[in-house]
Amino acid sequence: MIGKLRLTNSLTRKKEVFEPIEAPNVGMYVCGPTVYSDVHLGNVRTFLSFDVINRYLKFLGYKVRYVRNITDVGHLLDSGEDKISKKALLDQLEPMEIVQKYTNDFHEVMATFNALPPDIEPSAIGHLMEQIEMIEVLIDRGFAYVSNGSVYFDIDKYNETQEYGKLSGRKIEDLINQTRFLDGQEDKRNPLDFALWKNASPEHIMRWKTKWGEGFPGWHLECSVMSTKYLGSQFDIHGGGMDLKFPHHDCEIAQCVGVSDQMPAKYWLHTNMLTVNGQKMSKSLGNSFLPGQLISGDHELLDRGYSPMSIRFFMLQSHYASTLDFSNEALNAAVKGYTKLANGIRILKELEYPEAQLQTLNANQGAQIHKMCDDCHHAMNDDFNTALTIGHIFNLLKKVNSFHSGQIDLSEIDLETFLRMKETLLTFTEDILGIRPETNLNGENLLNILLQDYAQAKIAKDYQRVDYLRSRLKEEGITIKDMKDAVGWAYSEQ
RNA sequence: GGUUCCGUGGCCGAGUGGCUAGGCAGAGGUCUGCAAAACCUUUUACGGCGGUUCGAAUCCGUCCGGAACCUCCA
Repeated sequence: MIGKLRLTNSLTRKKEVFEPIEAPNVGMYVCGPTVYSDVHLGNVRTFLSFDVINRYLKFLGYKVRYVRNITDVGHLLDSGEDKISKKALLDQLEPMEIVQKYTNDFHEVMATFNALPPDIEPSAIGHLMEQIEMIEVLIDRGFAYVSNGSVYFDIDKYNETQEYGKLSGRKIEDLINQTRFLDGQEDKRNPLDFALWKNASPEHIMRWKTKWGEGFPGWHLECSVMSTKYLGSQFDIHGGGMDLKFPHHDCEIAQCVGVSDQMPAKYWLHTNMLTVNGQKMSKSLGNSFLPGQLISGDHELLDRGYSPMSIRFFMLQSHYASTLDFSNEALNAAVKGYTKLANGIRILKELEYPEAQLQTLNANQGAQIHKMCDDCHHAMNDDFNTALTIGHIFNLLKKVNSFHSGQIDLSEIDLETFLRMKETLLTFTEDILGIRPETNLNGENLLNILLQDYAQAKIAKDYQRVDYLRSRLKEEGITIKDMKDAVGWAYSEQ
């Protein structure tokens, strides 16, 4: 390992050296999507950021357990309706059909962008028993109270010994002054108290029986429950979008501390927002497009479609903690940059170290390459700086292209340097950044070019060529079929 | 109003005290049947003002401009 990994901890607001609680194990929990509609492009950015973080931690040799939840209940709208219930009523489907549909969609989208799946993907409904148990513990420990069939977290009680809002830097007095009036507020002792369990109104379709009444879990609870269950009451990294800092993550912390007296995560990482023309991309502002629309170009804000890897490359060209602004101009630049990268990697894979020594070793050349390889490690170690890493990758690629075109002879560097250059580039680009080749090569189109060639050879009575094409295609499982006025083909028997 | 963050060249975007980030675009060149690619060279920077320092895009103050969170969103 070269150097130490440092990351910006939102909890301390400082860049810290990463030291796992129990090396080589690393536990990472990331707040996943609420599956009530198509996955938002902002979610994609967040999950791609954590995909790279997951990949890099694994590359460093850590035994990572990456947990990312699926929220399938408890996430409410302003109106107090459950997001999933509402969509289910609207579409006249079972809530679980909604959940399944959008979970499938989510997985498909993430796979399109070459994100590795998490190691565990638990759902809230799948952990109702555990949620109820955690509520009981919080009641027993005096941090929660029952009120009209609901259970609320007691902020005043918590603050006697702890500090609610520590992560986001909120102060209780300020919060109280600004709290707006929400439905069900009259059941709370303090307007800041948040629901652990909510009594279901008669029309609410997602409901479960408990000793407090029929209801459903509060949104913040699931993450505390599932992170604790799979990663323990203390784990290494907790991640999510910046907009979850408050209240979601502060509530999560309160619940976990309320149960175990321990801060759940050692390091908190928050990804920044996507913007469009300088404004946050958000559903309510109507300035957002779906991942599918970005790929197809089917949106009024988009001049054209952009391939998934170009988009991934585009996102990784900024740091996860910075906002990233979308524009056609920036995306076009990314398409070109990605193409250059993909071509360089393709050339690199074909590049072989020569057997004949044509040049004497050039120590300077070798030193430069080793430095660039080191730079890649340092850049990723510096708070997963993918933008900087890509910069170094391009510098290495210049060498690769120069070797390829013969402007520098490969024998100017030694075999060890060559192998390191090759391995570093491939590992960082494909394994860590997760950028893979993307091609629209179409087998049938290529076949048709060959068949046209075949037809012309026939007309020219160039039977040597005709036989050659027929036998070569046969080897590829294609049988050429001469027809009266055309040339066709069929799959060969295998 | 409170909390937090940002302002880098034509565009995007790294960079927290001294060392050419990088990509796209522009200019010149090498190579080339044409074209493309690639490589080399090169132009344009750190919002304004003040301060700290031998030295600041980087630290401090201040002003201007923008954003996020405080309310569902990653």
